[in-house]
Amino acid sequence: MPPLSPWSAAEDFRGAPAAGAESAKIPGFRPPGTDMSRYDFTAIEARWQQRWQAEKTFRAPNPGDEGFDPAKPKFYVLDMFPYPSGAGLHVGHPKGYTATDIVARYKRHRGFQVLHPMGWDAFGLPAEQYAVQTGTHPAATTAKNIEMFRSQLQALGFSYDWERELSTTDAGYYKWTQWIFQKLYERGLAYESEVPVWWCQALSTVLANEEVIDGKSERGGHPCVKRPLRQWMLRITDYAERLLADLEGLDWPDSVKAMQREWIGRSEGAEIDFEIEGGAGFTAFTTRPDTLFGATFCVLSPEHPLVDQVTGAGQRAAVAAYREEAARKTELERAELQKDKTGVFTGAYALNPVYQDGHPLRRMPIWVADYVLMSYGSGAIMCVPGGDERDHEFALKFGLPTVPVVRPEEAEELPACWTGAGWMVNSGFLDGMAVEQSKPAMTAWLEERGIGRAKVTYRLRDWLFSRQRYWGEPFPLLHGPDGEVELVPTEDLPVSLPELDDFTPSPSGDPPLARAKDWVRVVDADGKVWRRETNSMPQWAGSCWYYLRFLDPGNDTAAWDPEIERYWMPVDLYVGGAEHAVLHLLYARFWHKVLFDCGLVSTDEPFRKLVNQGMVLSFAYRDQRGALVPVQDVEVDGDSCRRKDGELVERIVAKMSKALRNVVNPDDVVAEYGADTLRLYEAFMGPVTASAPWNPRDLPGVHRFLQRVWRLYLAGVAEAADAEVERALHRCVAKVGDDLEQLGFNTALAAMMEFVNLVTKKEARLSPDQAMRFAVLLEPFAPHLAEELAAGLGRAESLALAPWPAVDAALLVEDTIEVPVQVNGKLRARLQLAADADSGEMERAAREAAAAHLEGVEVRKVIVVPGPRPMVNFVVV
RNA sequence: GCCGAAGUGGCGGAAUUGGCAGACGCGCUGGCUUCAGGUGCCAGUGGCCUAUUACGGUCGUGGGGGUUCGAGUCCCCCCUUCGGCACCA
Repeated sequence: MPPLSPWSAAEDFRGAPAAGAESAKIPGFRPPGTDMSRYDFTAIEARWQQRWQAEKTFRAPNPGDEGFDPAKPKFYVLDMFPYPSGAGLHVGHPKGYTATDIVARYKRHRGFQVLHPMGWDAFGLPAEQYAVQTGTHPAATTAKNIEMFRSQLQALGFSYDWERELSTTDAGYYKWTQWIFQKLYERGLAYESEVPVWWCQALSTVLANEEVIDGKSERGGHPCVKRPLRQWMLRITDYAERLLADLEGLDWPDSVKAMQREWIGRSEGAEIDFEIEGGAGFTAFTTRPDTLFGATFCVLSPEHPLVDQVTGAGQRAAVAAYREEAARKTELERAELQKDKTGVFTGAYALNPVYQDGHPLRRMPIWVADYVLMSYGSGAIMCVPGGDERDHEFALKFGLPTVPVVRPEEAEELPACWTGAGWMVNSGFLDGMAVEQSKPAMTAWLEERGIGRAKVTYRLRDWLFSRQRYWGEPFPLLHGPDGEVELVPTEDLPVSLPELDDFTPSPSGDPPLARAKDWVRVVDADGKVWRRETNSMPQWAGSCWYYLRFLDPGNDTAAWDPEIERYWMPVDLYVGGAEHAVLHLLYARFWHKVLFDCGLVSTDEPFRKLVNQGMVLSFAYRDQRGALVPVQDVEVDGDSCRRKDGELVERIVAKMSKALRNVVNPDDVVAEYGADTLRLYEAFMGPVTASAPWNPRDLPGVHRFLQRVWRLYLAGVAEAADAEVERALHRCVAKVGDDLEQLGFNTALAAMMEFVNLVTKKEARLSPDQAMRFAVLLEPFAPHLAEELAAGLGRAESLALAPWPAVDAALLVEDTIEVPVQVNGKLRARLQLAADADSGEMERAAREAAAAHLEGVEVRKVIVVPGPRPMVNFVVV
């Protein structure tokens, strides 16, 4: 019998080898002119990508579609869809995409119907700014960028169902974004409001609080100022409690949950109505109603509407000056100056309801100070210097009295300011109570008198939902001649973006859409003239519900079909960057809950499990003067890095950015090593959740692994399965499966490497059946190569839906176990014992093995641990 | 300051419920193959001490304490890095 060709046993699988087998050695798929002794990843990858596309291998059928199997469980695995920037992909993007793709492919092997879509979050500033500069229509820029992103992603062999591709900028998509806005509007969750908002001159738009960091725009870092403007707001605060409570049941990283909790910022307390001497009054929120006996003054925020009214004649000038100064300060300056408390007395007094007229603490001076924010609570507070650090600081600076009201446990003396637990003192009917009891006691006391009540306050603000941009979803709203506002009728959706050639704000200062005069003016059947809303929605709008549109992207009579929604939702695994921990994820949860309340979705949360992929960092180089050196000008020799001219440069690890000139383009990696190698490296770098630097030096390592696999198959198949190899394969299958369930891609790969190393070292060959099973294991990671190997083995159809190999538990159990023997916890010997050795045998054998260390000492105790991780420890004196 | 995550070889990183620290990969060292090699293969590779035909000892998971027969893993204190929040009453 001639030596077995690698795929000569193909008949065992699929009958005759595929056609075109002019070489007995490599039947089936050999492209002309290619030397198949070499792992020709370029040819292999192109071929399979074509075939997947042609055969729609990854099409996910919906309920009712051909090929849909109601018996199969579903798995919805989603990437945070990207903004298609002009810069194209860098190797950071595929880190998350590789993770989800591995999971998607693995779940298919496990018999799941997998929904794994990709689309584009394509509205947004850069395309519009580019349009302003060059006159290129944002739609053209966007189309071009999407083209590039798609082809780059396709080159990586991701198993997306491309038939479900969507872009938030398509009218067929944003029609439904507008439709959802209608739902919000109808439920009273959208309203217009004159609010102080962040205005960014450079971007000529308002920004949401969350989009402004330290007084600068999140995108671009341009300075922003607060300005009162009429804007559309969404009443997300109505959902604060549920957004907070429902975090509980989500399988999300603790850090993200914590950030959302903090952002929502629930605090329990009471609001108290204070009378002002001589008339008016105000309400203050406090978390410490129990300390009311210690309230010695009050503070109003400089923006508080009552300030003018209460300020006495003598204080008018000082208060006016202070308010003006506060208004001029940006939030940033206020924060910077926070160490130093400032304020000014109004001349007015509030009355403390727990004291009678005539009591020295009855009259509380009212101050104005910028440490009280108008945007939180009621913009007015009662101040208890004995129970609050900030009030204490303020009282000290301005000589206001302090009354301690809480005695810390086991304290000899009353501290001037104590914020912790303890017993009430100087507090009338509360004296002797613990802080925790006295809170409800005081609240009840206030409620009885009708001057206060329990109250929960949130830090969360309503969502500023309008932008003064062209490249966003138009609001489906009309303004009537008398100021009335109407929704555009649903049947008239979408309200499409008008064509413009100038994307700057209109001369009147209105948003760019106001330039489209014909578009803005709408005459109804009765001849009434309406004006369209010229604000547009923020970029978050489209990303709030794209995961729902993926379910049924072609539907033009509904946003999605309810039956399809019930089948696929919720998203089982959602992978994306931690930068969306609050904004996108909170907004999307909010919309989803509204849709749930409308009866339009079947789950009250959209994303069951969330994973933040770590960042891919990159090396950057600085020369002696600290100037950045382009990466391609640096030669790395061992540990020293030199510029081409020989100067030593310093290596730093940083985010990839144009500025640092350290962006790695996946196209280059694919050209040099292939997509499978790129995928493998992304998966092998470490846990998905961890950030790690892109180290080009490590690429050949994973590439070598694929080469070894290729050569292993090329070497031919064995007639019969080797027993040891079979055991190792079962261990490998079990390990890879377990690891993938936990997203342990790097360790799964390590297990496969170990398997291949073992087979190579034994100079063994795989049986056809083993070879096929290993190809399935490899497929989620290196799908092109795995398909090629399977085809070579004679498989006619794609490997994508091949069942995951079964594990025989009996083969996972070793015949012998190695037992470490310790004396006083120190390793002294190792034993080989039969796997079924009992404790007695283990101890006996261990005594013998460690005899030298047990001589002349007294054995106090013997610890014998049987089982899969056995050990024996002698405790001696 | 508060909240969250993390700190393990030269590097990326492994290590079910506490049970052989350093899997796997890179790099490095030595050897082989090759006309050549940014190739392939084999062997070695935590530090120190000792041995030198195999062995052995000792230290070692940011630092210091503790619990335990046994700690990278659990508890307390501290340090560092990253991310978030920051006068939120």
